[in-house]
Amino acid sequence: MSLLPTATVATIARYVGQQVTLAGWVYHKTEKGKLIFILLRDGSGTIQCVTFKKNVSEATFATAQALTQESSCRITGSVRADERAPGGYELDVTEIELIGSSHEYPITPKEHGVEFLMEHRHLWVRSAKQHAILRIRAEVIAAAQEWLNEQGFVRFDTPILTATAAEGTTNLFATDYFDLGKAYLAQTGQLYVEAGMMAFGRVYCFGPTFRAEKSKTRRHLTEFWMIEPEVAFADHEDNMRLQEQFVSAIVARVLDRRREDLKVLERDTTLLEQVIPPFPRITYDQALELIANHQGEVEGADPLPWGEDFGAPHETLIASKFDRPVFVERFPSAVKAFYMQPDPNRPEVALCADLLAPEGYGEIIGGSQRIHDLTLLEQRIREHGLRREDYEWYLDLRRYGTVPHSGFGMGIERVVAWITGTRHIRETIPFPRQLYRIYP
RNA sequence: UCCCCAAUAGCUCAACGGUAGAGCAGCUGACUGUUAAUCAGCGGGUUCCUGGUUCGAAUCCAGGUUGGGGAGCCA
Repeated sequence: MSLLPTATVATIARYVGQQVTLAGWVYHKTEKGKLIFILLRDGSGTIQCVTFKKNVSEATFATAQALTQESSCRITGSVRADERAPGGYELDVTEIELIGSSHEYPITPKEHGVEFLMEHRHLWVRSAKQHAILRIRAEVIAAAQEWLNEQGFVRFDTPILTATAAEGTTNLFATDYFDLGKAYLAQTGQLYVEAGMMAFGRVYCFGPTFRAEKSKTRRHLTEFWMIEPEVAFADHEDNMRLQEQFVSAIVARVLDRRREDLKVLERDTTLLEQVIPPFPRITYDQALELIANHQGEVEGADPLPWGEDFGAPHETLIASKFDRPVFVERFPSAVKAFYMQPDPNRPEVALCADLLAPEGYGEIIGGSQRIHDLTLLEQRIREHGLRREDYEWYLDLRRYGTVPHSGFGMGIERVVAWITGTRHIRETIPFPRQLYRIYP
């Protein structure tokens, strides 16, 4: 016997006047004597189920009375449009079957603190706002992959266990790898995806990446998901054009398909509607000037000497001057990764760009044109103090049919935080991994 | 690693040197249109830990633990 429902809340409008069976969990219940309102949550939405004592058996009414928050049940009744009901439709209940009881569900309709909610993350994901955020996360991921697929990109999965640090600088999680010594959890798929690019022309990798940085801010996780496209024969300008089209397409799809979720989150969508190409671009040098000219506007955004990288307050200040995501391009090579192509007219800066989200959500993309010349790449590996033997395979990519190429990495959680207006990144992934949290 | 803040009932908080309290949640009862219903009643405490000051400490002091916010680093 199947327990599957005959309808879902999301599609309930089709069933007006019909008898259906829904299956889900009790989100909320109000008793008024011989009348009981059950707000049923089935994953696709919530609907009010009205139980009148005279319409149901004694057993069903007793079941309705016994239902508690998050009890699971199957409810049968007829669908009716009613303007008094939240959502516009409600179910006139004829039968209720309790599946799983729920005693003293910890997350009540009242307020809770961050620590408590994080300890109960496995239950918190049932709550309306968390549900909306995670649905939009799923939409962002689907939109990103489908858009790239339509543009002729091939998904090319890169390893999570790696032998060396791809970028050499940040801290890595280490684990024992049999007789081969230490393995490290990947902090990027970048180097491997370049091998794929040489095979397929346009590729991307998508998966979790790991950074053992002791960062304790609302923009950081130790495990986060990144999508990294890489394109052969593409230069720095092509790269930025691709990024602005990519980001705009994702935002447009969320606005198109997840407007109800944005409403649940009370997200002001007017700024999102403006996210259309081209995005403003400023150089690192112009950004320094901007910072100097707006001294004191953002705490901590003090003027910097040429050659210093921005801090979070500087990014917030820069982004606040634009109504769309803004590219900051051509950073000093010294503060960027070893594989970035120098500007031919000005070798001390790299052909790279960071894309800063509006409203203080920080850097959502980092990208660059890559060095395609073997000799220059060898020199950079030396200058960065990296072990050449670890990069022989990567150097091979420059030995056998090298081409100018570019790519970028977009952090899914930061994009979701920005689109949903979620202040802290920990709510944009089902189970966040942070410096002081690995449970649940 | 550094700086700042917090910890009291299941949850959110109050009491700020003198008998530890409220709302919500739970339980009992009333109610045919509730949206975090309302009303009446009941149960619920190692005040994070260790030490100190004091006639007396949830309250003041020291150290620790746990958590939160931020910096650096980064997506």
